Amino acid sequence: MKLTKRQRLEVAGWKVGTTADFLQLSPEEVEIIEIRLSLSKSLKQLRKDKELSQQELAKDISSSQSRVAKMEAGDPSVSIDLLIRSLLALGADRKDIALAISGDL
Amino acid sequence: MKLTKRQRLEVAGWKVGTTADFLQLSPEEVEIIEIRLSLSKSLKQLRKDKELSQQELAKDISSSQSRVAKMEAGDPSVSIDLLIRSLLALGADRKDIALAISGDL
DNA sequence: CATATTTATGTCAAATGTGACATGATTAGA
DNA sequence: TCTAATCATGTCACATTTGACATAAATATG
Repeated sequence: MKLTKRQRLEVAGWKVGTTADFLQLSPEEVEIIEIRLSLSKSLKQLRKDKELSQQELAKDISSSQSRVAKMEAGDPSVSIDLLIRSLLALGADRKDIALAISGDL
Repeated sequence: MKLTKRQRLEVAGWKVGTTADFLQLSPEEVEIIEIRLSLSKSLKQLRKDKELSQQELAKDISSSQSRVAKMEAGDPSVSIDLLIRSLLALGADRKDIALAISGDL
């Protein structure tokens, strides 16, 4: 079962789609959001693979559980920088990150 | 002519290499720097391909010439977010960005 | 060579991102 | 069910990033 871009964005609480123009998102803004979401997904996946709690990951990257939750939720308040730094801390390399960014897993 | 990682970092003024440990950079920090540099290179390349001055690009992305210069120099004061947003504004897509990040052109 | 255009570098106030905390919601195990 | 662990969400002081400005250095153009 493969979700459309719209569905994926809606799932993440972005309400794009039927209300796409309502939010007035430029194509570039949409791409940024999608990149953030892709990285979020990878982060959550990698953390679970390593069987870490958000709390434990937070400690590893000297952050907090709440920020990890926001990262994984693709919250607009988290930068792509932080997502990338977290992925690297979990052992991902540039190729992994590039793969995540290139999208659609 | 292919530069080594060390040379590429030195060119960008990071003085890693012979003084690698002097700067006490963790592998993750080095990767982040390399990612920033890769994106910088892509940005400069793409801007030149489009025959735009830094001033003109700055206007397109509602920024300033000085910040564009810093972006292209891989200055530590610029976020990966900004680099990615600028690349998108120049017409790059996620694949292009992923390619740049995956490194060694 | 002038001098005009472009690019580099330093600084700073305003904007944005961050960790930490509190606390609510969800899930897991008895 | 209880209840303990994990995850989600809101808030805020503090930190980092940002556009803008000034100005120097480099590069083109005559």
